[in-house]
Amino acid sequence: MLASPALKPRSKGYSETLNLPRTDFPMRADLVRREPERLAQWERQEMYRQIRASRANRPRFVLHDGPPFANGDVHIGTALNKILKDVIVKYQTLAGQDAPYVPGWDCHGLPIEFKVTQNMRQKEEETVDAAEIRRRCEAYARKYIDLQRNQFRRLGIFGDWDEPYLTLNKAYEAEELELFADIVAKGLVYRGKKPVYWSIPCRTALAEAEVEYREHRCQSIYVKMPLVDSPGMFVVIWTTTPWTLPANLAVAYHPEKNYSQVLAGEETYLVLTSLLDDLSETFGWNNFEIMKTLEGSQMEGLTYRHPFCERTGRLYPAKFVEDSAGTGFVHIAPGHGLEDYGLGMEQGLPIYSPISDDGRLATTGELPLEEQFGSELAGKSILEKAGTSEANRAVLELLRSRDMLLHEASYTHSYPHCWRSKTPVVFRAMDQWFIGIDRQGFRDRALAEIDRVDWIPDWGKNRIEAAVRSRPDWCISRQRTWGVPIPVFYDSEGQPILEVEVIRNTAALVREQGTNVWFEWDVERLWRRVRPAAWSGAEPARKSSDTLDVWIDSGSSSRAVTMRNPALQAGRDGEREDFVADLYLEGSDQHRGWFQSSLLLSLAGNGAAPFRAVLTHGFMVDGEREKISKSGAKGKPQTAESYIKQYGADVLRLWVASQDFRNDIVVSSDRIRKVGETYRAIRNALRFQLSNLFDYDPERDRVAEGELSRLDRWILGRLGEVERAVLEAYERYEFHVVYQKLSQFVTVDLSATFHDAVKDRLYTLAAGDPKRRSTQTALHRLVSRLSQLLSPILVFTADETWECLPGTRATPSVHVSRLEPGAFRLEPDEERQWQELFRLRHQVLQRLEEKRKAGTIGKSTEAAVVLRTESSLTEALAEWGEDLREMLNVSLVEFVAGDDAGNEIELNGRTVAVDADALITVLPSGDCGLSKCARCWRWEADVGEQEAHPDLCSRCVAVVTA
RNA sequence: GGGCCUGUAGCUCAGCUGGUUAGAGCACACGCUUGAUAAGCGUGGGGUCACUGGUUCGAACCCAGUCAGGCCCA
Repeated sequence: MLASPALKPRSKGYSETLNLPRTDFPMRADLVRREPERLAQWERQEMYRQIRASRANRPRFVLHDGPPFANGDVHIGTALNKILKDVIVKYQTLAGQDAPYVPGWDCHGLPIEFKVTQNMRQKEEETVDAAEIRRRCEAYARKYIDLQRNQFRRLGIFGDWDEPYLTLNKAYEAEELELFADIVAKGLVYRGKKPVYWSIPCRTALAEAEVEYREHRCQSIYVKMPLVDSPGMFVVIWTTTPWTLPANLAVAYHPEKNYSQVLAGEETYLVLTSLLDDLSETFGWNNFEIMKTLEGSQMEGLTYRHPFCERTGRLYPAKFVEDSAGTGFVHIAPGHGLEDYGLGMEQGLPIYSPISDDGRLATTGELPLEEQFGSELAGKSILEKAGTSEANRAVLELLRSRDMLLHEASYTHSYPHCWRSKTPVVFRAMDQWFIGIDRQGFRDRALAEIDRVDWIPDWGKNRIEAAVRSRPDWCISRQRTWGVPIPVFYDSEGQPILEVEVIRNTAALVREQGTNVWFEWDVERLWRRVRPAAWSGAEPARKSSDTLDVWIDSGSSSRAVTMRNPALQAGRDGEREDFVADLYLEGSDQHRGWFQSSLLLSLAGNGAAPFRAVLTHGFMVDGEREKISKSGAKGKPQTAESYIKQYGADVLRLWVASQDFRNDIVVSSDRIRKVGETYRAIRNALRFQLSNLFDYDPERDRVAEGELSRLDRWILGRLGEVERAVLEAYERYEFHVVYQKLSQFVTVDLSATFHDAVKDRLYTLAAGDPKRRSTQTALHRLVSRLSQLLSPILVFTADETWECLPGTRATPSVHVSRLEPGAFRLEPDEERQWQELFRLRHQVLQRLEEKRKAGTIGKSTEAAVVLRTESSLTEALAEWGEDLREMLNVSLVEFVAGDDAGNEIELNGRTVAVDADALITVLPSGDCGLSKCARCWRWEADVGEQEAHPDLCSRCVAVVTA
């Protein structure tokens, strides 16, 4: 049956007569090694400049970059953010827009200052002056900017890397101060005393964003407050911060809840009725008697003696008093808590905060000295070590000695901690600068602006709205060194000099010299320079040492960057407000961060939001869908670089694109590796297409659209559908849809179907055969279009593909190319026939597989297929001839009428049995009078008809002898 | 504790305003091929749509609650 090896025709000779694929486009991408080479090439070509030039006078699309903090390696989450931005910028460019990208860095702030001062402490350097600390901070920031810039570039992100915006640039700082002056001029800035989060080790007030909640074990105490007019009777308060008791000025009760007067032992106590059971157990009251029940309102006007200071306080009603914990009476220290502060302001109490900057108890001028605490407490530190502090111990000691401590226990709860020093923060009233959110209807105007912006996803609007609605006044001063100074002076009375003209003059000075001048020059010199010409107010005695909140820095970027950088200015449309960007794109945490600070500052300065649309992405979680910590406590830190070194930037970018980034994003090496499989599938398909275009010159060989073969029309029709879906997905920022559509098109339509069907004609027909050229025309269109559609994501591979395209191209890089609209569409009739074909094809493939399992055939060309026509559609397919044979990839397709009763038919002079019941009969090719052609490997009836070529079919003979 | 959001095959995603046995691709298994070959093709198995109730003739889709997770607050 089988020919012996000696007789087997030598196919080697014929393969040289075939148009076998060839290409320089390697199968193995070797991205890790080769991407940097392409990067260097782009560098030489000044690709970003070229792209911008190619889009001169086109409508602009401005994506304004949110500045990452200039500290550490690029985290995988930051890489995701930048990649998403780059995909958008590249897509907009592809669509023909001028889409500039100016990256930025946030340079000031506590983390850098903390590192720098920590280093100095470790080296036991003597106290260095502020200007020197700032110089070191700048050096530190610049070091990481360089580091991160290289890492971002390595990701294939195009942008103005030579001139990024830095919040430490002189011009930036000057604009920021100008904006500050505007806000001051509008009367939004005021000075006030307010409890702020205070970090003792860092000696600074902290922003809301700078505290993190952690479980904290503290001392929970119940304290007796003796009532003045009722000897032996006490209200009982509960606190977890004993050190705030010296600052106690009042006690709050709930006006609408009931209280019980309880006799236990010798003494009488007042507590909330609903908590009595719990409390009696806690206090170990075995025998107690409820004397009577009081309504909350009956507490009004009661006064108590401070448990250890020589003063009295009053009881006040407050709705915030809880009935689920505590005693129903709340210890109020207006200088040490937000609710306490609110009540204190309402009742006209002093905002008393007897704490020094270094966290020690210290008397103040707020109360007469004799009413304050004594020497037992003075100077005691409140900084906790191992769950307690000097001050807490001293307060407890004092309470015990006066028999005012009812009960003591330890208690664990979630408590704010300093994000850097990880120590519990304290609430402390201080003089600070604020932006009054409710001044001049500012909050309402902000809410109105929020309504005008397009928030994507739409629930983002709920978030920022809630954040703006509920936010307190913005504390904008920091007692830090590494930041933009607040240009304020103080006179000899300590009264602040906050003057718009002074601020503007300072801004002008900063534009020349940078902000370090504020720290380097003494008061006299500074004042000489910035003093308003017609100054008649008090002369300054000292300059402010406060800096602006870093959220003012980054939040000023629409003013300092979008509005000032000519590259980001309005395009031809001229309707764009010069400070409004088309898009901001950051993680969803920025609803309370940068989006909000940018919105508020732009509104204050320019009267409108700085963005038209705001897109947010979720956060990275690990394989168990739990958050991954930036410090890498749970394994090694997740740096972008570690993934690039393993997979290359294109695979990482493809992975980013594959994720629905609006939700949490699960990152694991394994998942990225899996996306690498998809990458290979795409790459191989591109390679197949390129390799079959080795002898194709589009100018010479292109086949007109109307002359394309049926298969080619079909695949271009599919390409058109996919292209429309892909472009729509890009427009909607749904890159995972782009990924799905393109990867499935590549695997299903191209690799498994089209490429497979078209091999025979590509390889075996004469090079210039119109049918072959038709398919090459389709392949050329496919590969160039795919290269473009992929280019926002696979930046390196798409460009490499573009380079390998035959023929001269208008543009040297896919990234400069423009996607011309105009996708091919099939006629409805044609479309229906194709649907029918695929239905039929699937059934045929199932039958073939059965035969294969039975060992009757191997590859499908070893089979012939007999089909019964069952409908007009199948009949239409009968007209397809060679096209149908190629799509089924069998050696022969024969149709018999559906009602043909016979179950035997003639094929090439052989009688073969046809399954009477089935629509499809599969037969081995050899049984149907066919033999295998040594050149094209198809089974044909006419093999050997030409004597000169006994092992060839006549089709091949014609090609070989041509 | 509050606000916002998420939970569909091992993985990544579809599933339109509730309507026949929940769909793709990848991965997996088993074959085929060796002229895309550190490739390619075929067939196949795999989901009580987080869980529990409810509304409805009918729910992955609507409602309530629970659980798990995320972001932001307290």
